[in-house]
Amino acid sequence: MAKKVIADIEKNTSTEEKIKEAARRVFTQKGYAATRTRDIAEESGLNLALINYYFRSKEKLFDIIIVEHLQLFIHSVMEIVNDPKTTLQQKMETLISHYIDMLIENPYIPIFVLNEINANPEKLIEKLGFEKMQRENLYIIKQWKEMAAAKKTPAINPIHIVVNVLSMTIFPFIASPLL
Amino acid sequence: MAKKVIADIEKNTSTEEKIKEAARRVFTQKGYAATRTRDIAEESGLNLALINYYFRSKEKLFDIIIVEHLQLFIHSVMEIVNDPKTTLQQKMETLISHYIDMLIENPYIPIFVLNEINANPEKLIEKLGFEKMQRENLYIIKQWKEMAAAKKTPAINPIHIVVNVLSMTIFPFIASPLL
DNA sequence: ACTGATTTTAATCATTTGATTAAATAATTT
DNA sequence: AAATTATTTAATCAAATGATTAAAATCAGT
Repeated sequence: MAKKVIADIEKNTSTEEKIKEAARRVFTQKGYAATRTRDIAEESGLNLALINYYFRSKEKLFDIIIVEHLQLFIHSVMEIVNDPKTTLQQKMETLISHYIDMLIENPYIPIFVLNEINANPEKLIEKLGFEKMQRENLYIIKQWKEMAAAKKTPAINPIHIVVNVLSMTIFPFIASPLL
Repeated sequence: MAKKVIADIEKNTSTEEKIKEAARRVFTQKGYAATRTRDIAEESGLNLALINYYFRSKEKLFDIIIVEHLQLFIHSVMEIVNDPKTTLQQKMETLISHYIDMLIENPYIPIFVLNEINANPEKLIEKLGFEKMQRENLYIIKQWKEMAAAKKTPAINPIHIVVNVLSMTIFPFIASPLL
C-alpha cells in the first residue's frame, strides 16, 4: 500500500488525481453549471461512479478545484507584490510578465474564476479564509509611500495602480474574442 | 387586435415582452447553463409552456437576449468612438463615464457577456454579423493619427488605448468581489 | 351572442443528470 | 492461501429539466 501511494503521488497517476485533473480541465473550460459529471468521467477515462466514490459529490469536487485556482492566483500576486528584494518597477514588470505567461497557457482561468466568484461570492470568499487582505503590511505599499514622499508627490492609492495593471493585463485576454 | 398590440408595445406589457424581460434578468444573472426555464417562468409570473409557445426553445430565447446585449455594447462604443464632433479627450471621458454609469446599473452584464462569448465564440460572432470592425474608418483613429503627426510622436496603436481604457473601466467591476 | 382564432393552463413525456447500490475485481494483511 | 479491505464496474434510481399536448379561457370580428 505505502509503496503504491508513493508511486501514485510521484507520478500523479492515482485515480483520485486523474479525476481531479480531468475535473480541472472540464470545469475550467465549461464552468460549474454546464459541466456534467459524465463529462468528467469521460475526460478522465474512468467510471462515473468513481467521482462520487472519491469526492462525495460534484459540488465537493468543484470546491476543491476552484479553491486551488484562487489560492494559486492570490498567492502568486502576493509573492510578487510583497517581495522586499525587488524595486517598484521590477514588481510591475514581474506581475505583468508572470500573468501574460500564465494567461497564454491557461486562457480559460480568468473568466472561469470571475464567473464562479460572481455566481457565488459569499461562499467562495468564505471558503478561502479570505481575511480582507491586510494591505497595510504589503511591501509594495511601503515602497510606494516612500517613493511618493521622496518625490513630494501626493500618493495615489497604490491599490489602484495594481488593479489597473492587472486590468490591462488580464482583461484583453478575457475579451479577446471580441477584438 | 391592432389596438391591443399597440398598447402592448407602448406599455411593453405583452406576454412575449414580459418573458423577454424576465429572461434578460435571469440569464444575465445566472448564465445560460444555470438558468432553468422554470426560473424564467417564475420570474415573469407566467406559465412555463408560454416560453416554448413564444420562443420555441430555451436556446432561441437566449440567443435573442445575448445578441441584444452584444449589439447594445458594440453600438454604444461605436457611437462614441466614431463621433466627429468630439475631441479625443472627450471621447475618452465619455467612454469611461458612459461605462461606469452602465456598470453601476447593470453589474452583471460584462461577466455574463464575456462568459457566454467564451462558452460559444464562433456561434455568437457569427450571429452578430460581426464583420471584423472596419477599424480604419473610425473617426477616433483619424484623430489619433493627426495628433501623433502634429506632435511628431510615433503613433501608438490606438486600438491599444481603447482596449486599455475599457480594461481599466470594466475589469474592476468584474473583479470587485476579489477586492 | 356566435364563431373562429389566439392565448393560457395544467398535466404529462422523454431525457438528462447527480447519486447510489450491489456485485466483481484487485490489492493488502494475516 | 485465506481473509480482509480497497477499488472499480455496470445497472439502476429519483429528481430535475426542456419540451409537448390537449383542453380551457380569452379575444376579435361579425
